[in-house]
Amino acid sequence: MEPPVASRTPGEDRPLRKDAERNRRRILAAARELFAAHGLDVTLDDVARHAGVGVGTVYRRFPGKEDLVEALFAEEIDLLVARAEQALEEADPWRSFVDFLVDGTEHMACDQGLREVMLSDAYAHDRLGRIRDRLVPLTEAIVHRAQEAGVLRADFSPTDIPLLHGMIGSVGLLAQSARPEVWRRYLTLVLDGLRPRPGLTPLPEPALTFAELEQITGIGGEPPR
Amino acid sequence: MEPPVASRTPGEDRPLRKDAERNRRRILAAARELFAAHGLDVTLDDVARHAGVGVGTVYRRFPGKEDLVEALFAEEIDLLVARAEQALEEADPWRSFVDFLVDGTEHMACDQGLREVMLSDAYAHDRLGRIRDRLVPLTEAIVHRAQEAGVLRADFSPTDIPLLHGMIGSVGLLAQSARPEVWRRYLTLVLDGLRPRPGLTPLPEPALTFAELEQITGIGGEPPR
DNA sequence: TAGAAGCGGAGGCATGTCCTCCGTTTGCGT
DNA sequence: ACGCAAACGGAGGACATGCCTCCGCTTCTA
Repeated sequence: MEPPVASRTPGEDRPLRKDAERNRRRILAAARELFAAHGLDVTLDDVARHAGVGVGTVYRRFPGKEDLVEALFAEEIDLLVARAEQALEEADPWRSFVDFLVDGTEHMACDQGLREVMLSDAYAHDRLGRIRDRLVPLTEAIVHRAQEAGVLRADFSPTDIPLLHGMIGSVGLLAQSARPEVWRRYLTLVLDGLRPRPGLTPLPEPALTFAELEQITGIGGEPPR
Repeated sequence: MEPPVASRTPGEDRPLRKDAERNRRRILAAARELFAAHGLDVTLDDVARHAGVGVGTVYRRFPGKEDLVEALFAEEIDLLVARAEQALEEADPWRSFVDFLVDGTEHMACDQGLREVMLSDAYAHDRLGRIRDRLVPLTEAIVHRAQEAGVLRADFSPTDIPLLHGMIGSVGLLAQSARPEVWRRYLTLVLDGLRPRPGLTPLPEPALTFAELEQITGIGGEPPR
């Protein structure tokens, strides 16, 4: 009924053996935890130990750390995009905006690995870049809707969003050990600065252009040392 | 008139030879630049190369990186304290508060090394800790004065200051290559959220206690990996 | 001008990471 | 039940990197 195993195309993904699949999942789970807690510079040896498998097993499944990272964060970013779409469906433009900001910040605050992927230019290419691009139109839509409804200060720019994510998220990371949720305090502070009202200070610096934003998040940092 | 050179106490700091002193300054200058630009993990070999002297010279003058770091940042923090005192002399409480916030943020934004020293527990002890403590009363004074004058929201806490420094400073560091001054944009945003007015959102999380703050900045992080 | 102080940088030691290799174990089709 | 291919584990080799010493040579200074 099936062709003999030997005749399968090598590129074709035959199902893994049961134990192999189990280990693959363990590795991914361990990697997710470690990357989130310690950033991208954890060793594959660390991952193996934490997953309770041998190093060989890890290297057999994921030729390099790059593959592991990509596998993990592709799905992570998919999730972020989904949440953004969800926020856009919310009827109240301000609530939609807040949801989006909270959600992104939360990810950044809890996951050091994600922060590093977003900034590293080593992972800037591949589909990560393209997936990240799916976020841009959504961001613009959410921001513009809030501004047209008059609930968000007019000098705010869509490019401010990722910077705010990073900025407030950094507090989360910092205070993780003592008070994992304080970042919400600062997010609220910022949100109070975003509502339009008479007497707002004009912003002293123009927002980043998209080109500048790209320079920061990936392509175009200075060469190492 | 002077006792013969051989009889000098070893601990006594006799003046360095002219060339030696010149090199010492070069090393400090190079280290300041490199620490600011690349953080604390630059090599003493790097410092030597950048200063145009041999490694031996560096190690002779500063037994370990720790000494170099301490020498540099002790004076850096002195400067910060001086600026804080200066801010406190300003008549307008709000302007005093803003000056202080701007100043600290600026340092954090431009100097990656400073950020790391502030957080590292490796340098938490020694006098750095004590010097840092001189900042606490000043911070409290500035914050309370602004609140009593009714120009700063009442639920703000002195412990928020270092977190804001770090938070907004992180943007500066991030965007350094593209737009070194954007952090001012976000600082302004935050300041607009700090003025008291009807309709402020109550802050969802209590401020950090000083104990929690200490746990973050130094003593009490989790053990390495 | 002599001797002390300082200099430079090759290179040894230690650490840490990456990844391979091969003897052993495990799942699976027959 | 059996046998083989697939998968496993982890010791350890290759390599990179950082820290620091040591000693022959140079430069100050009295």
